[in-house]
Amino acid sequence: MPISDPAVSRLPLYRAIAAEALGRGEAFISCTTIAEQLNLRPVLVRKDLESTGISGQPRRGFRTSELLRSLEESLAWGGLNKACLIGAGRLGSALLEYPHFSRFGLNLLAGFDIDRSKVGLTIGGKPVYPLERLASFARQEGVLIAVLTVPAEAAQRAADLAVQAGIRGLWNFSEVQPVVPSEVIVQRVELAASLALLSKRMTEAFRSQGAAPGLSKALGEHIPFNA
Amino acid sequence: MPISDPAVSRLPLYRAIAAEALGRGEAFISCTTIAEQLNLRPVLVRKDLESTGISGQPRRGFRTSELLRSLEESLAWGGLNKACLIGAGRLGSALLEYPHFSRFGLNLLAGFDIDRSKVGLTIGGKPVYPLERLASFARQEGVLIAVLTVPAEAAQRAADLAVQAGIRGLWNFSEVQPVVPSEVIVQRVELAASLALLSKRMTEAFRSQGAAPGLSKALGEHIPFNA
DNA sequence: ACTTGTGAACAAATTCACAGCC
DNA sequence: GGCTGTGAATTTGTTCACAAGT
Repeated sequence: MPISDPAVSRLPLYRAIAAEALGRGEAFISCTTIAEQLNLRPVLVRKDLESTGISGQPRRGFRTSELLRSLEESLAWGGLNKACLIGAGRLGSALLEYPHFSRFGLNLLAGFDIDRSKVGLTIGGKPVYPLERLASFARQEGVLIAVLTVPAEAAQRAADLAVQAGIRGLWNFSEVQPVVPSEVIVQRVELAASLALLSKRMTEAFRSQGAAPGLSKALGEHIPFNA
Repeated sequence: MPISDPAVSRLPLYRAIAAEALGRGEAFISCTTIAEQLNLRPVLVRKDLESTGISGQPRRGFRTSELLRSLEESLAWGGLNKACLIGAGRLGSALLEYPHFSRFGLNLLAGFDIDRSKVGLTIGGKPVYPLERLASFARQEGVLIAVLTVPAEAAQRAADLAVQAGIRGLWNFSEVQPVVPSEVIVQRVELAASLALLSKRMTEAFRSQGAAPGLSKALGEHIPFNA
């Protein structure tokens, strides 16, 4: 069953709602109620769930526990994927401390850093090792995914090391798009895109209310640009 | 000039490439070279830039400095938007420390937290205030955007406070979708969606190489699921 | 030759409309 | 009545094909 990229992006949202519903003890949940909470059309949710293969019961909806299980299975694509994190700075630490990646199929095992002051720490229950140990660790554990949370300057070098370590997928939080062999997948986390969309949606909202374009201008002031 | 959401999402990528090109002293840059670095079709880049209103010169391309300026102007939609951050934990601190939000039109002024041990700190040059001061600060400064980096349990309460403080846009890093009045825009940062796409793309890549589905299985092992 | 610029063709994603079920 | 399920229609986004400029 083919599933589109937009649909895949929405699965985690459905998962969160199913988990919440299950926590409230709701045995069944319908596409309509899921859609309501996300401001989506019910039929879109239906189509998305259909393409994951799960099926519901007419009149009742989807069995919540089954839906949750199916969604998490879909997100992991067959198994928990081992990963390590490169760059244990503030952002990297925040990710190491996040305890629920397993819900999305990610099994974050350890952090790596060149900074000796970070090496030896345990963050979120995960050890931080020196970067030189990445290759041996990754190969021994069969790690295929690396989370890249290094400064822009270090991104290419870190990516190179990851590739040498046998990594096949990079979850890239840095701003640079590292050059990698074609068989390695780089998925960039697009914070700026999200911010740009917020900006656009706010501007549209203000415009439709008759306010002048420019968010700051809506309050009658303007902050000039600095490159 | 109308511009689509996907196009808006790509503008930050173009901005980054234009900035890099300018740093290398390249006076002109073409859609073709931009597209190459992003694995996009040149005509898509052309259409996107067209919809921002910027125009180039046949045979030469776009004047790099002008392109950069135009893109940053487009991203800010008319002015730098004042923002404050709620929740100065590890993720919040990482964002406070990030010095380049102004490139995307965001003017992050201060952090707020209920944790008294964080109040009074200066992170990334920005002060951390007690949460009670959010309303007076936001109204006095004309802050319209709040960055939400609090734990899931605190998200709704933080969102409520933000709304009371006159905030009109929430950049939401938490996992919960807070309920807000319809005039307030909530833009969620979808880390899980990005991760799901990485998973999907890796699985597809393995499959096309003839490997079994499931990333871990590609190495001949399988880690069972835990809800 | 190589670019921007653009209307037309195409593909993808979403929504509509309705059938089937409990 | 309210849900799932699904083919068809519509909308949206992307790509093609080609005109025009330097």
